[in-house]
Amino acid sequence: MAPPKKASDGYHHGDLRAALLRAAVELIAEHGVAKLSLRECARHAGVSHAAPYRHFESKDALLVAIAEEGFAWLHEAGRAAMDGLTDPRKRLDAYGVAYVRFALEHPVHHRVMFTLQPDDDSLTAGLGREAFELLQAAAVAVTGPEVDPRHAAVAAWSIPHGLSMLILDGRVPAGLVTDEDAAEDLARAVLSLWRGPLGG
Amino acid sequence: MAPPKKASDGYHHGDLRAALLRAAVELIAEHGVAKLSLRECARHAGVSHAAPYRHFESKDALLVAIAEEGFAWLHEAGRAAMDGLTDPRKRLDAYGVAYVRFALEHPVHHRVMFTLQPDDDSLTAGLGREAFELLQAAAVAVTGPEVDPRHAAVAAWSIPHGLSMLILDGRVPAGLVTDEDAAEDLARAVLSLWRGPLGG
DNA sequence: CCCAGGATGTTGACGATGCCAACATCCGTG
DNA sequence: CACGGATGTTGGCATCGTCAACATCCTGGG
Repeated sequence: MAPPKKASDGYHHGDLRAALLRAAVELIAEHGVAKLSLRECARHAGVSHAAPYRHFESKDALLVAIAEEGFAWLHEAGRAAMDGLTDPRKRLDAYGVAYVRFALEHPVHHRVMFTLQPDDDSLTAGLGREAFELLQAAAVAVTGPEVDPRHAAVAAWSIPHGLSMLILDGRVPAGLVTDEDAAEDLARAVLSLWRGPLGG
Repeated sequence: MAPPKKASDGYHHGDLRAALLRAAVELIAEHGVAKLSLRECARHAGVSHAAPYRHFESKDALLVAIAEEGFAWLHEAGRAAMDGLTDPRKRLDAYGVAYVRFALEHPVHHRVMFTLQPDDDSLTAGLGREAFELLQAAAVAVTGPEVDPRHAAVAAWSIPHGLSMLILDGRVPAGLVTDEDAAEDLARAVLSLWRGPLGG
């Protein structure tokens, strides 16, 4: 049927699409998304400079594919983190912590997900809707029905999203985020600050 | 001395640096930072394709200059917003609201500020330190001295930063942010949600 | 079994870009 | 008033995104 990995025969690659995505992520991690070049992805995958066009309409489409992958992973991470929890507040916190951890584990994906310009509107629209709806449900479960669900979702999203962005941009004092576990701790600390001295 | 604007004489431009910055911001607003081209900036400013190099070492340097300008404006906006307020919590909220308003008023600057890749570390380091320190002081004034100031600052920053990013990326349901004033209202709503149902 | 057509890769080309070097023009200062 | 530095210009190079034409390989219908 559709074995994701066919054998390479020297002419056909076997799984170029996945190889290109891997190469792109690696190159972005090294030189930043701005300097990503399709031709270098092709080189890394060992194919000619035009081969990528058999799998992606354009360079932007490649980036959109990375974003799609990232949103799927994020959705899954959020789902898994809340799995088994019943207390609405604990569920929401778990989502937030998982969000930050995801950003740390897949910094390139996270960056690409939220770097795509509105140019790509047609491609971008509805990208990550699942993840958003999951979060919105978790938030509404906490705020109750008298709060505008969109407000609830945006509020709940802001903290983990802002924190992730700040970490990835290196704006959080070094030493506070030595690894993913430290980032989780930081996320918990931030949330509890808003439940404690900053909130109330 | 240094009149920022000399007269244009047909050969020399008069104020090319500022004109290039303006053109860059305009072009980024139109086509996204990814497709910004120095040569098109030059065309917009009415000079030849290599003229920009008399004012910016590289394309990245142009972007860094935009970021610097943005951080200066942000710092000033935060300062002005807190001006005259004495209650620590009100000051912090005012900063947050001003932050979101700034992002809406200068979306390109905001995006460039937080899009620069760690490549530019040497250029980026300490960029926006002033704005960060102002926020940290405002946050510590709320949390009190027994809270790690870095935690306080990051927590206080996360909400307006996350909210701004979500808005600029178009991830906030349309209609919730029709203009800058609506964005301010949304910012206040988000903050009060964290003080109300989401917090405590 | 085989061969025709689609899927996948390759080569070559075009225009645009970032950046550099060599040259031109103009301003202010000795 | 001449001359040196600041500012612009022209031309060139390597690279890039993309397209068209061509090559290779796999697969399914006879």
